[in-house]
Amino acid sequence: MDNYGKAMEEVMRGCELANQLRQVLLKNNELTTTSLAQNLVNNVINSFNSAIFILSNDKNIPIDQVQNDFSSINPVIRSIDFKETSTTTRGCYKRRRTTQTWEKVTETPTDDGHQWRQYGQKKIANSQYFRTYYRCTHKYDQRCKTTKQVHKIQENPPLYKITYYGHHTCENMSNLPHIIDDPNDTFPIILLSFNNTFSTPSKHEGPFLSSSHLVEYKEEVPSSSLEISNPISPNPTLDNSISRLESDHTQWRSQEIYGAWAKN
DNA sequence: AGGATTTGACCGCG
DNA sequence: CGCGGTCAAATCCT
Repeated sequence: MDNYGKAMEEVMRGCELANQLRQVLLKNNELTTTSLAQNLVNNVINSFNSAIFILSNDKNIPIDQVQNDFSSINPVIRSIDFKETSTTTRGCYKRRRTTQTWEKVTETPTDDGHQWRQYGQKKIANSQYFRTYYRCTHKYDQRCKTTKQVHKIQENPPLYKITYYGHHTCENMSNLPHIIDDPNDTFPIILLSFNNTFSTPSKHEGPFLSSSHLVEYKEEVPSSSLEISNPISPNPTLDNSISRLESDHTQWRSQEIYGAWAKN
């Protein structure tokens, strides 16, 4: 069996075990324990889904092969949307559904603790400045659908309105399970961290505490436990407070502010 | 070479 | 039909 086959076998086995664990947890009567454990299980399954997604993106592996290999495994795996990896015709996309948004106005748009990648810039009617569009760097590897828009609204002092769309469903690599590569073992050992991942969000994190798995699997988690495990209380209304962030402006520039569209 | 940015094209919606 | 949001090829950068 080649490495791809071995990797798939391992992912399949792990996913099956996670599903079995979830079934056990569903029979647990203690609501809080169940919800926390449930979310951990969902995180595990999410990781497997991501691994499969990455595998499917491997150029050496035909997408239909991956689809066939995984389609018979279990409902979670089957829920992967393989269409996301297939090529689409230019300009063919689904418009974003209405999601929660947050706005802030800042003099110094800065690093907000997440990695962004610019995907567009546009001149907006009735505005002399460009609006730039960013999506989460982990849009594809972790299927994080968060986007943000940065729109300069005045010069002297330069003021930017930043609009965030949706919650981050990605995690920093430092927060992902540790992978120990044991040369004596065929496969790396994945150590799952069972720390409480639902601690109070820091101020720096703002609206971006990862609630992803709760969102993705919310139909499987009791609403009461959602309240317990999700400490976010996002304010969907405008938060137009001007935040003056002592930031590394150089870093911001190099990361996010670039040229302009010729047209529009 | 691979990831990030630029920017013209394209699409959905009002 | 125009505007705004997104895509994706070309280009740039490290």
